[in-house]
Amino acid sequence: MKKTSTSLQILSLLENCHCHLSAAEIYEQLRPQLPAVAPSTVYRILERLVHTGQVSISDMGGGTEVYEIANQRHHHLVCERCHTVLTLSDAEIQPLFESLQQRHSFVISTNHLVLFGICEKCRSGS
Amino acid sequence: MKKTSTSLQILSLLENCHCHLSAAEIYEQLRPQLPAVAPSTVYRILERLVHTGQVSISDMGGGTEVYEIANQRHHHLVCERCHTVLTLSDAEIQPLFESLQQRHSFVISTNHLVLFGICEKCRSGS
DNA sequence: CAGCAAATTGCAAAGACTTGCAAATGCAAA
DNA sequence: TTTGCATTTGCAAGTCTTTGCAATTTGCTG
Repeated sequence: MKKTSTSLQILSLLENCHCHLSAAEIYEQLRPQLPAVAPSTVYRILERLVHTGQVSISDMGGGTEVYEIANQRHHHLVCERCHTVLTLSDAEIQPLFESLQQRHSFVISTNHLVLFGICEKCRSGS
Repeated sequence: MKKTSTSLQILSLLENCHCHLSAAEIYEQLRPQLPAVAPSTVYRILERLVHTGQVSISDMGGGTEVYEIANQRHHHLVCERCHTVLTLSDAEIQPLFESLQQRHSFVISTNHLVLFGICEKCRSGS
């Protein structure tokens, strides 16, 4: 993969953000520095970064996909009612993945699992 | 939820199919019987069926979401290379969900997990 | 079975990506 | 440094899906 200024900026944007950003948000944050960049370019760079494993893409229930730097494997529980996001360490999921991999001779590449449900606050509150 | 002829037909279509169908495929299969139905109606009915738990929606890696009747809880392993789909019984996943629910006081509603990776054949073949 | 409120639908427009293609750019060999 | 080619980009057009809104249909109630 070539190092173009646009892809480097997107990567550093994600590295510094430590949060989930949508393609549209990334595009907006990029415009001040790179006014001429096209939305399709942003989508394509993100696609490439996902493909090379530098960035993870996931549907967090917000209606559009969000991107995040892929440095530390982790997973999430997302409340469907209040949209609170709990973060799970990889250690909580890894044992399951191991056993599935062995049982089915399958190498799992999913590295950012998102599970939906209802958090404690919403459950007791309603 | 009201029982309209269109929603009943979509439900019976999914019941008889026992497979994953995209919204576009459902729309196409519906047209011979209901020529006047609008695509937006199909999307909205599917959304409702998902919301009421009668149908599950998932991204199986095919580029568009697919729908399936939600009668028996199960999960999938999808090969990213050859797109083979392995089916997992709920029993293989349920213990993890239980422990996550207890540990985080969170009720998981995700009922159709899809994990991506590489199947045995593709791994040995390449 | 008539009257109604709420749910559902069609249509058209908007939104979120995706794709084809020619021009521009990055990288490496000369 | 220059050249050559594969990769990347912008643009415009194309998909797939969602949404606003007015018209229609459905399931009560009386």
